[in-house]
Amino acid sequence: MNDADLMLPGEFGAATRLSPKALRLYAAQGLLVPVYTDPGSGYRRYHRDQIPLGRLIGWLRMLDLPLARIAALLPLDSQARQAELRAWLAAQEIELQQRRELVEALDYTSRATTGTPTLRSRPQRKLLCRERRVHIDELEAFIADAQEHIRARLRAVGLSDDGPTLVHFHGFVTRDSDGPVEVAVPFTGSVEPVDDLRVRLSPAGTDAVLPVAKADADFPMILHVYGVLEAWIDAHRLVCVGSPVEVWPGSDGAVLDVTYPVMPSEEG
Amino acid sequence: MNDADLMLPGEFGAATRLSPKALRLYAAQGLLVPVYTDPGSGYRRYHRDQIPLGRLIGWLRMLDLPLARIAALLPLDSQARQAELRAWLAAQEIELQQRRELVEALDYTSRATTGTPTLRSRPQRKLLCRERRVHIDELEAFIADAQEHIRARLRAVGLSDDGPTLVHFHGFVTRDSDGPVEVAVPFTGSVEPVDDLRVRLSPAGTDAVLPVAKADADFPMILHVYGVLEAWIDAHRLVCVGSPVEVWPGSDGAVLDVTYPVMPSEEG
DNA sequence: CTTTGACCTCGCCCCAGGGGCGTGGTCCAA
DNA sequence: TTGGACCACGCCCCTGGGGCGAGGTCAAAG
Repeated sequence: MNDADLMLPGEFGAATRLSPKALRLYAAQGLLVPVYTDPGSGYRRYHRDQIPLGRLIGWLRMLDLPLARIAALLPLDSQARQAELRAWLAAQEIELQQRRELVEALDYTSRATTGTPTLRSRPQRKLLCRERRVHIDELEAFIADAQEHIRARLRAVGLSDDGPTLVHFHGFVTRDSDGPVEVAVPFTGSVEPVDDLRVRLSPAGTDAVLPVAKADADFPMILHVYGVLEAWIDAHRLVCVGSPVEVWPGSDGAVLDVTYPVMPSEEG
Repeated sequence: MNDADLMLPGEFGAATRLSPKALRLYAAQGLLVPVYTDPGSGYRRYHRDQIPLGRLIGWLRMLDLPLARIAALLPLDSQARQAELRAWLAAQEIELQQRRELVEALDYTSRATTGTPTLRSRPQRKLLCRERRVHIDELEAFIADAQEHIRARLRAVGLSDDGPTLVHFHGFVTRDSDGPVEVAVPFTGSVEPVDDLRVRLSPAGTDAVLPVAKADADFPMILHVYGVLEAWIDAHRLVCVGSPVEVWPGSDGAVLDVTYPVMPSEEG
């Protein structure tokens, strides 16, 4: 290793267009480690052969890739790296498309017309439930699977279910936040809890209900449905006393009903 | 103002799906200020009527809009807000398109073929220059304008220019970083500096030169041209001794030449 | 009247990717 | 030997909160 092939961060940075500060960060992260560090002074020396790597990192940073992802990309050959980058671009495209849909959904005038909310009384019922934290892309599969599981269990003990499936959103599920989701089927009779299936009592009460048409049932339009229902609740001087529940299938041929347990506000 | 219309952050957060922590941040930023703050306990009270505003903020945050931009959007009516959002989406689209181009440019096999770098000696010359920091979208206009200005000045004092326009990139100009850019025209004779036009001497030396075809002349493909030239310099055991210069028009019918002042490395 | 539990406050540390600044050490040439 | 250029390190800053811990507040319940 010829000494003339070694460079200090300034020179190396001029060759790669990376600032000394950035170089120190990359060294600390293990992305681009200088070939030699003086134990006394701490001076770092980069080898001329590291220039292409530095340039590649700078290039990938221009794409706003996080350093961790860059680190995962570096060991790949250029074919595989290119494929990863294209996949990442495709993901960005999907995200942008979702943002477009969010903006469209935000526009009240362009939304599909949802029905009018109503109040509906809810009897005390026993529910057989499964609960889990899910991310938004697992939500549909989780609901279908849990529902099937629960109904199979009810059949196995000779009971019939007692109404449509309820999906409780204890936390909100959006693109970037998961939340505890509980799939429940009401039944009459007696069942022992088994595995991760729980039995619990749902108290009687009143729900604010809004049937949702198919066109509004998907994220992000569904958020707007929640908005309409919540606005209606507020406008009628009611207060939400629990988390929202989706009822599948909904009333009057709707694919689902969105419901909130409500009570009259103190001031009525 | 009825007391029953006032809520603590927990309740207000449940109605708007904003965390108490986020609410405190929005209050501190002035986005969503509680109607009343107890001077003793610091307890904040939100009014029921603030719920729609809170929901709107949450919605806009789902789009990943920065709080500062949200603050600017809130006073607008929904028409104007929607227009701003669409404009912002369009900007995102452009950014994504640029990323696509960056990825394509990164792919060596798909690039347009550039010529082969050569060495060219550069005589000592006098330059009439204008320098400024420019962002990438002002670059083209700045070059055209400065060039015209400089040549007009040379004509005004009865001198003829002495070669193509030189654009010195003292700092690198990318999408998100401006850099000092110097537009210079070589001339023979004597000119006094005027306004922001400076006269300086460019020393003799050697340049590594790469002619650039029209297809490669735009950002981000031009970055790849720089990459090729820099790699060639490294491979020939040369070192860059200054910042790059673009020569408009280039040699052999190229729209421009990219050049770097170079010297033989010590070890030769 | 006091306890309990839920809710609230504020403050600090953390995430990414550095920029900017200040202090002090290093290296090379004149 | 003394500049001047370069370097390392550490601290504070930006965004948008999450998480945690110490301690204050408030209501209902004992």
